[in-house]
Amino acid sequence: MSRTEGEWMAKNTRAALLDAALRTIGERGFAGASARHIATAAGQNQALVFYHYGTVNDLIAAACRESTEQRVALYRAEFEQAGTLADLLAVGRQVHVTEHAEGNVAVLAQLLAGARGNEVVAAAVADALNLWVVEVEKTLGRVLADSPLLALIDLGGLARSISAGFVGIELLDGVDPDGATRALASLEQLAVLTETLLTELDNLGPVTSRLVKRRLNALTK
Amino acid sequence: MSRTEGEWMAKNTRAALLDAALRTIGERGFAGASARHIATAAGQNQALVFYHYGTVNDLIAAACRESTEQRVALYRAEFEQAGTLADLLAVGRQVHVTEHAEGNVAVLAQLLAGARGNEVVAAAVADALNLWVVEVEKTLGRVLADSPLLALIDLGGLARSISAGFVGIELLDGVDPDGATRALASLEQLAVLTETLLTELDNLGPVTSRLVKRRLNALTK
DNA sequence: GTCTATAGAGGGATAGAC
DNA sequence: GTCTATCCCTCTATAGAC
Repeated sequence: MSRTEGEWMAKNTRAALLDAALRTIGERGFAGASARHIATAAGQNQALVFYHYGTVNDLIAAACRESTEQRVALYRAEFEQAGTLADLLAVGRQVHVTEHAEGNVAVLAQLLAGARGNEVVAAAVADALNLWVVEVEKTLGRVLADSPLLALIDLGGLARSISAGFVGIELLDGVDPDGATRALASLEQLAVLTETLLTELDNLGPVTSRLVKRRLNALTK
Repeated sequence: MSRTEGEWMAKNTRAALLDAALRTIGERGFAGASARHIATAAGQNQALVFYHYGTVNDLIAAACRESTEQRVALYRAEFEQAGTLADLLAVGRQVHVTEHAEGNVAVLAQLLAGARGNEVVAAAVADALNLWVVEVEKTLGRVLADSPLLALIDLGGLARSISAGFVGIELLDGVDPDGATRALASLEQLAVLTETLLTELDNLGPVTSRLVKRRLNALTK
């Protein structure tokens, strides 16, 4: 076996383990993601987990980072093309539908819960979540550049609320699927409603609009 | 030892185990809540977990139900006294501050994550979550009885979003405390903003106000 | 009801052959 | 790099003494 061939196989093994780690977490939960189960899902020998990644936690952390980078990169162009709040809402919808269907939101929820008292995983999942937050925050800042909202709400906080909200609803989905569907639908309604109110504010005529905006600004004091 | 005395001790043991189960989940996460750790935290013998509750899962499920019933009962009067959206917001704030400080939100998050592939726990945590949702939904319905929002948003869905949102932010808190604080603050801002917009809508004068409401209603078609 | 002891399964991690 | 075999630990659950 040539040196190149050996390297290629090792790369394949490592990739298979990364992939299987997340798949296993999705199927069996964080607690069920043992080295044995992951290796079996990857079609690999259990000892290779430790040879390539040292510990199970390190494998899971690496899988979390690698996967999130890829998934976020997949949507980065769409985030950047969003010019209005409605556009961002549409991208958000698409991201959630796809990532939910792929099981990635459920995996993220399991990682967040499993991170309790697990520093290696906690650091990885914090970074991963931040990749999503940065995209949402950047886009929010752009589409709301002319909005009075900008002065009233911490967009970084809002971006984190949105991400955390999806995670929470995913966990609800695990114990009450109908409830989760209703929760998601109500947020859709709320988002559209807010967007409409903001638009209407600009259509009310300058006097009324300025009056409302002044009262909103009074909130921050 | 009299019969009464024996019963009293057994009740104490059972209560100690229930309490320790949730404390252990809070301190060590769902995966760390083994019969041994729980029993030690309760100052009891490990075998008593199985004598009194059969399995660890059944103990955890019982603890989840019992604790949630008590906690929700603690706030029921305050929910019922809330007459405006601002009142509800104030109660919600108080509930979150207290329950977060007691660690109960973190425990709920761990239970939700641990419920994956665990039917006994899943059923218990679904019921527990529902106790909170029912209170919020009832109160929302009452304080929004005269609001145009009632026709535009599924209040049951909204109540579930709020509960799920707190859970998500609690998980974020585990890996990024500053981010969680910002997320929570931004939701506060958003809630106050929405409440203000709804109030302003009524203060705009009847013509403008009716115009906006008509446009909002058009959303539902 | 409570205790000790232990069976039996599964998990992390390593040694050493190939 | 990969495999088998194995050590040692923790876990659930039960048996049986008290």
